[in-house]
Amino acid sequence: MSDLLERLRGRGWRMTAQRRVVAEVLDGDHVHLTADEVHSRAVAKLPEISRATVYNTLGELVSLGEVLEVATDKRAKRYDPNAHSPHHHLVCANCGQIRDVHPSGNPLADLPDSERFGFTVSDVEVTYRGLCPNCASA
Amino acid sequence: MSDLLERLRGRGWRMTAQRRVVAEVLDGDHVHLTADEVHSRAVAKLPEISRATVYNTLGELVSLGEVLEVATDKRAKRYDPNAHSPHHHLVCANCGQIRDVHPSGNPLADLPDSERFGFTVSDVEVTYRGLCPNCASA
DNA sequence: TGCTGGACTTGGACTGAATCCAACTACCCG
DNA sequence: CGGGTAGTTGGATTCAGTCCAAGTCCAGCA
Repeated sequence: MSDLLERLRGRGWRMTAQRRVVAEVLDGDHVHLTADEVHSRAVAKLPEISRATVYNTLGELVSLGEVLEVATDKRAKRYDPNAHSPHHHLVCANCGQIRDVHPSGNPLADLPDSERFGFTVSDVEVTYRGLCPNCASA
Repeated sequence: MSDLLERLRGRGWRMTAQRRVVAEVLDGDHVHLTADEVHSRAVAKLPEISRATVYNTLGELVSLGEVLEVATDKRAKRYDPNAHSPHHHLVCANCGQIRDVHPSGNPLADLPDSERFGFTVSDVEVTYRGLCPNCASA
């Protein structure tokens, strides 16, 4: 939980109230929040925090690999605090909710060299789409 | 090629000059264009076509399943005319270029029921990320 | 403990993508 | 060929995200 804060301090971060709040919000629920949702939850704890700061902090967390950016095709990017256990996503095509899933195979291994076009492939991202029980029955 | 136009007519579309032009643009090169690129190519063939119409038409093509929407995490959505042969995407993290790839496994099969949370899963989308030869050497 | 340099934050303006909407146009059926 | 209606227009609007110059305040050092 606050090992996140530890890790950040260890990386030479200045620990400011704003950064702490953003980290807390992400650590809180394990849902996939949009930047704006992160912002409004952060505002609840620290009213003066600005949107720009939330974006900055999220960007920094992402480039430190502490948080994952998830771009489903919905409007806004979502942020996934669960960056340390590899997993993929199942998203509802209707309401946009996201769940973490852990499929069995390793898709990276399924991409033969002949299909790599000289790219250095470093990462795969798998998104399953469908309808959640709620939207399916509606 | 113009079986696309045929199919559309068959689905009860009014065939207008604008729609024809958008369909032609997509059918032309097999690259992954952004909506704006589609628009500017369309303008070259039919100067009065408006952005709104391009968006409308693309949206309709997508919901008919004739064209795929690809949301990498870059700025704009891209449209993939190659909707009838299942394939996945390899995207360069630096310059954003996209290539179609055909991995061997079937990731849908890799998702056990216990990981489906009651969703009716209808589709998988796999995105490989890395650097293209060009960006890797830079 | 108190100072100070530079990392952080602020908020408002700005950009780029996409959507909305009300007036207009033109396809297609009879 | 005339009318009803699907389709189009373009300008305004929304929405996510970025930029920037000015101000703030953290951390390391004396």
